[in-house]
Amino acid sequence: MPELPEVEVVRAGLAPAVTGATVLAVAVSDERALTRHDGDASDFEARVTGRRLGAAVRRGKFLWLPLDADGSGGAHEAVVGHLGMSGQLLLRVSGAPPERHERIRIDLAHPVHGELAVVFADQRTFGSLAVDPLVATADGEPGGFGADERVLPAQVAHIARDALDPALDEARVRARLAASSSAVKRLLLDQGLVSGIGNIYADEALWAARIHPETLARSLSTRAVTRLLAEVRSVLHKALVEGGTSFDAQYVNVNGQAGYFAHSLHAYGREGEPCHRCGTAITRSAFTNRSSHICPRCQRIR
DNA sequence: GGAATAACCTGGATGC
DNA sequence: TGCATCCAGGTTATTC
Repeated sequence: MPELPEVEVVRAGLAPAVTGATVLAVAVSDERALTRHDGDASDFEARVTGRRLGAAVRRGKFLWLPLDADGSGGAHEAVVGHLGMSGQLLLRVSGAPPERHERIRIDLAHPVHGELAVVFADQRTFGSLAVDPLVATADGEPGGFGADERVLPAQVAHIARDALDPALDEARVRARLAASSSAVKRLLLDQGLVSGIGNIYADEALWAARIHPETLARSLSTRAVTRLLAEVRSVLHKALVEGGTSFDAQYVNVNGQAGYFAHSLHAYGREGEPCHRCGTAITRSAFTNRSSHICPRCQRIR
C-alpha cells in the first residue's frame, strides 16, 4: 500500500524523466481515475496536452507535476496524483503495450531522454490524477519535497506536512496529541495532523515505541510522544532506504520493481509470529475498518 | 467542531 | 471445479 516511502520512491523515479518534458498526448481509458478532477476525460486531456512539466513534488502521499513551470516558479496549475491503495505510475518507452489496469497514459517528449510514456495503472481504482490550481502555502515554506516553490495544489492544502519534512509543526502535533481523547493510532493516521503515515508504518512505529494503538493520545507522557515521533521518522526513513514495502504486485517503483522493507517489518502482517523483541506471538485486531498488529507483551495499554 | 463510521473498488485467498 | 464470501485500506462524505 503506497505510503510516504513508496510515494517518495515513485517521485524520485519520475523526477529526472519528466522534469522539462512536454506532453505530446494524453489518453484516459477509465474516467474513474479522474475522481479528483473537476471535469471529464476530454477536459483533462485538453488541459494537459501541450504543457511543459516541472519537477515532481510530494507532500505525504500526494505528488504533483507543475504545468508550464519556467524553472523559477510561476506555475499556476499542476497535475496532482494520489496512488490510493493500488495505484502505480510507471515509466515506459513510447508505444509500449497497455499495462494491466491501465487508466491513463501521458506521452512525453523530453529534451534529453526523448519520447517516453508515463502510465497510471490502478487495480482498485482508489487512486486518481487531476489538474488542480496551485495555491500559496499557509506557512510560507516550500509546498513539498522536491521543489522550493512555496505553492501546492488546492486539494492538498488541507494535508499537513509529513513526518520527514523539516518544516513540520511538531509543536502543533504535540498539542493535538495532548488534547485529544482519541486513540493514538487514529491520530497517526490523520493526514491533517501529520501526513504520509498509513496502517503499515503506524503499526511499525507504535511497536518500536512500545505503545498500544488504542492508548488515549492525551495519556501519553511527553517522553512517550518524543519516542513515538522519533520512531515514526526512523521507520519511514528505513523504509525509504529499502525502497518501500511490497507485499504483492500492488506497489512497485516507476520501473516495476518491488521494495524490500517487507522483510524488515516487526509487527504489520506478522500475526502469530514471534515478536522480534520478546518472542510473544504478534496479534491482529480490528481497528476502525482495518487491522492493528501488536505485541501484547511489549505494547500494553497503560 | 470533533469524532466515528460507511462507502468506494478489485482480485487473491479461503471455505464449502 | 466452481461459486460465494471475506479481506486488504486511503480518502471523503455523512452521521452523531
